[in-house]
Amino acid sequence: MPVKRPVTLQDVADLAGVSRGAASFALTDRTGVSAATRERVRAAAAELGYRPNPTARNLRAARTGIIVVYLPSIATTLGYYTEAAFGMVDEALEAGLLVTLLPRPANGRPLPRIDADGIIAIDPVPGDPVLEQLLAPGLPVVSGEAMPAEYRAVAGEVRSDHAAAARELLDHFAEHGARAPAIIVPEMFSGWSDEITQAYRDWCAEHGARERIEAVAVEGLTDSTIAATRKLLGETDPADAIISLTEGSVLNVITSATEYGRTVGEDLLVAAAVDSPALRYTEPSITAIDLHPRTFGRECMRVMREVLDDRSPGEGARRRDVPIDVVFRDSTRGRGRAGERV
Amino acid sequence: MPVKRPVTLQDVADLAGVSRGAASFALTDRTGVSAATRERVRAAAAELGYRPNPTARNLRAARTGIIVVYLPSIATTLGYYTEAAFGMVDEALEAGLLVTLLPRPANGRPLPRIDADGIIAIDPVPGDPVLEQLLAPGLPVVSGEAMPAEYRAVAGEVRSDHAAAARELLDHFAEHGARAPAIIVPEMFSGWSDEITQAYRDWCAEHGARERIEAVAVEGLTDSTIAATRKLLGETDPADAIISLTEGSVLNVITSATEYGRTVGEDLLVAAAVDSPALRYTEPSITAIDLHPRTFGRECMRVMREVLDDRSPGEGARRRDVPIDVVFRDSTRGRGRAGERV
DNA sequence: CTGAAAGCGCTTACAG
DNA sequence: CTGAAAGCGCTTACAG
Repeated sequence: MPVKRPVTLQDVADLAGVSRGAASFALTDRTGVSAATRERVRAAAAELGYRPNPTARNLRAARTGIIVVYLPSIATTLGYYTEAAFGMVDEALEAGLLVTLLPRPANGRPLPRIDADGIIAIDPVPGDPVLEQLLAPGLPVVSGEAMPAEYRAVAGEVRSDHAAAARELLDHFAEHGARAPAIIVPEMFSGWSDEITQAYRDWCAEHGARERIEAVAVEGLTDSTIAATRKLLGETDPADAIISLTEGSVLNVITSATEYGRTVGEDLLVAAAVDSPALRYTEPSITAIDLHPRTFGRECMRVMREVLDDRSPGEGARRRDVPIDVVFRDSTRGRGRAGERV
Repeated sequence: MPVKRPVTLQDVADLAGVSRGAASFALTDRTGVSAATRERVRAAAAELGYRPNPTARNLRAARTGIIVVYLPSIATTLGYYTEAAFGMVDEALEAGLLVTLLPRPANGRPLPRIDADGIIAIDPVPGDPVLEQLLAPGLPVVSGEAMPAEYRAVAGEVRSDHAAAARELLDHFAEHGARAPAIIVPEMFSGWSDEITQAYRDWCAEHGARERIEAVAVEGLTDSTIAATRKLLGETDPADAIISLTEGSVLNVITSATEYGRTVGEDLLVAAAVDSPALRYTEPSITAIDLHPRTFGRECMRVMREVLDDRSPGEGARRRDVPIDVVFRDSTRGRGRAGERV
């Protein structure tokens, strides 16, 4: 079997009977070549199945074609981040870009130096030394969720309106008979959980409800969540609705609710702040906020592309909003009312 | 702030007072340059902080520096695969290689053509059309777990001895008083679950135990697992030990066991075939097989590096075994015996 | 409107 | 043992 040498620009130029330069101009839609020639070159390229060599292109343009994606360290446990990463890869492939996932380096070790054209940081948190190193070289940065103020300005930012979704959930609780909503939040800071917590506080203030906030440890999440649930349900004037922010652990809320004789979906409404496939199949199915992680990832990469293509750096950062929505299921049906189903 | 032009080989050569070629030879430890010169060049490179430009190198060598990693479609839900991907990235970065995660293309759409130097396919299954397309160009392939026979031969294969781990678990069950072990396996074929199922069958045959195998759907995993558990515990001559293969759903086994008045870790032993952080923190903590996914991923990439570096393609495929081990926890302690703890 | 030439940063045959 | 030169595949000033 003959090894088929990849088709080069020279091959196309030869077949079209023009110079390499002319072929390049024709193919990149650059002015300075007649319509007839352009057509001939295009036909030749199509016939030979020509695809420009990205390595050569990058060398010429002093680019790498690589985008570093920096994920939180808990990424390996959370389906959300994997989905988001796949969204970024989807979009990157279409643009001829490559994605490099940056694993957290073993503690203290310096980052392996990576040449890249840009950095996408998802859920950046303050005081992250890795992030600091990463941002130092001055590459363009796009952040998924807000970049903490202590770091330098971003070229782009993709966000979702978590506060609005949280309010929608709380209103829904109220409509379905709940008077004492609570939230269980991860101890660890993140812009995302912070935003929801704040929205919850505001809602409580507006509705004259007592704040019921329980922080849980990410290590030992199960036990921690169970303890939090017990606390919320065991006290006098107990919670009658719970939003659990930590992915997965909402299942523990369901389990421990039974101990207190509560029936989820009737006298205890429960919702998760992050949807995941499992929540559709539990008994009862669990209401959750669908964050559309794949779309979110894709949008981050799209903004990065725009930033990279932008010849006029302009002033402000590019901002983009990814819509999210609450998926209502049985766990918030409420007592004796027809539940919305999805 | 002056934009610092990256240091090139020419800069190093100039500082060392030699030609570019000589500098290249010195830096790549190639014979044909005096020890003195080599030292001078090295010093110059160190002083300037020279790092070869991978793009130029790749262009020269007609490589891309890219490895495509193909993961199963359920990858986004399973922490295992994300960990494995990070392991591959760890190793790749050290070798100056880049990893591209290949997302499943929207149904039917052709793969975006990706130039790459090699392909790593994790848990390949028979009859996968994407895999077929991916293998068509003839790039070197390394598989994580066995490549089904219908596909072309691999250049490397990384595996673990799942059968041995399963036997260890079953022996452990027996030592701790279980007489009727069962397994819950995913419906979907995979070499991994197949290997464990076979080991289980063999063990049953050797020990004169009745086979208790329940298949569960991946869609609707929770309900499906609960139903399977009920079946195993509700029948006459019920199971007294269960291995759950599906990541995460072992928690459903625990939950439903309570319905039948069983106490996990005492009169019902339970273990997961894939460890995950949550299993350490449940009550009781759950025995599981630690697959060392990060090491597994790293090893896949290491084999790929060897394959790529190999000038003499040789005959057989490179095979590598990644050790796995059973982590004993409270869920298999058994009645009235001191449990091993981890 | 088009062609010939230079150059991105590297490696490697080829002369000296 | 070392230097000068060619070339990987592309793009883009620069002449014609």
